[in-house]
Amino acid sequence: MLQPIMLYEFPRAIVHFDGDAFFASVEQAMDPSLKGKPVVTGKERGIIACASYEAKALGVKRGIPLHEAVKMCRPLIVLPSDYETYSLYSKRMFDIARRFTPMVEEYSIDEGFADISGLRRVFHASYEDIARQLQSSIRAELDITVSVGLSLSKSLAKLASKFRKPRGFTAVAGNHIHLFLDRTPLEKVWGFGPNTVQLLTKQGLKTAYDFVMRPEKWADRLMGKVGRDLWNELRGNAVYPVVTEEKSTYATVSKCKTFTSPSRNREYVYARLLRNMESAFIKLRRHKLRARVMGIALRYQDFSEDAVEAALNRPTSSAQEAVPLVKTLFDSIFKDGAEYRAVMVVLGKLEPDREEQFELFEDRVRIDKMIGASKVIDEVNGMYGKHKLSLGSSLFLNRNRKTARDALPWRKIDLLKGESARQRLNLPRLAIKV
DNA sequence: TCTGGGGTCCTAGGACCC
DNA sequence: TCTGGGGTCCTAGGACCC
Repeated sequence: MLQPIMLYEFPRAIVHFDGDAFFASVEQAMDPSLKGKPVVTGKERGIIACASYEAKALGVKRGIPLHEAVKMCRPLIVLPSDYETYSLYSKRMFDIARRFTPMVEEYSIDEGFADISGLRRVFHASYEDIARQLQSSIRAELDITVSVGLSLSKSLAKLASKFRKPRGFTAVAGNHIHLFLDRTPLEKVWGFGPNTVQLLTKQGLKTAYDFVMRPEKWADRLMGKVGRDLWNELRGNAVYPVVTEEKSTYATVSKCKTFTSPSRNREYVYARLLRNMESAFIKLRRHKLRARVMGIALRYQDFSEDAVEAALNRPTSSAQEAVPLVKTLFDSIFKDGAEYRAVMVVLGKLEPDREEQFELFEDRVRIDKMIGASKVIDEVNGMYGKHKLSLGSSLFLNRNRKTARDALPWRKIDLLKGESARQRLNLPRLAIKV
């Protein structure tokens, strides 16, 4: 016998909208000839980033290798991911939501929350009708579909939007929460990962309803703050706020890359690490940030990893400046004979990269050169492709390539103050040796 | 989901300071 | 010197999310 949890329908009204196969849908919206066909994105990585519902129906899922997907589904249309365009659609989707209320949270590129509490009078409509209008506006204007959930808290709204997909609409009013949670297995709950589900299962729980019927104190003892918050959220007592501020800056920037085949080769692993570091710094500069600390991790075949972290001499956005540190970190954890499958670089303690503040006794000339070098690297790579211009030591990676063009020797260049990238463009393959 | 890549938040415990 | 109580900051690591 289920016990009601709440009597009121909507003391608060939170909407969660979630793009249906977002990347693939955007591709289909831009090229209507793709509609109704199995489309996937992720060509550039060889792994499915997103599959259209037509492709999903044939068993194609996120994360599986392309060649496998092609086997499952013969006329599969494979496209490279076009994040610029997806971001544009994303922005327009949130703009539409903001026409209903300014209380909109951009949770990720393809999903968001809107707090429409108290807007029934304004729209002369029920909360359901308002949420449905939001859903149909997105469809009408962008030609993509979203699934929508409406309930009393973010956690409930998110569960609701997942309840029926694609193009689903699910409203869970307060007086129906108990019925809904009873049909919700633990692992569906936003915030219950594999570990928590295991823990709760051991306690004899099966559904979200079982969870909320335990006392709050019990959830708190077992899981601390997360448990307490989720307990309240699931009972329709909103504790997670809808966050309207745009997420302006990152806390960390990282770059991780699995090798095509595992390696024991010290030089190779180091070269991959260096290349990852460059990628991380490129991203850092794109966001006009600089880092105070850098960490690296080397992942072994069994997925365990060794990691170290250290402060940079001064906050920087220059990969060249970080080379000595990355070398030290690498030497401190690399084990001869061990087989590695991936390397990772994490830049942390990020801050805005405004006017550089120089401390006394710093080598101004050298620092200027490094900043200049970074600018040139970004410019050249912007025109010729990532890593065309890179640190000397990571060129080890190109030595194994077969083509004659790639076998060209790299050249050491010194950059002069004020020198532009274009003046250098006629050089074959550049490297900056530090 | 035997494992791709990029993130965030929370907590426990140590260092250090009155 | 081992004795009180209390606070802050930082770090490592776990867990989870898209």
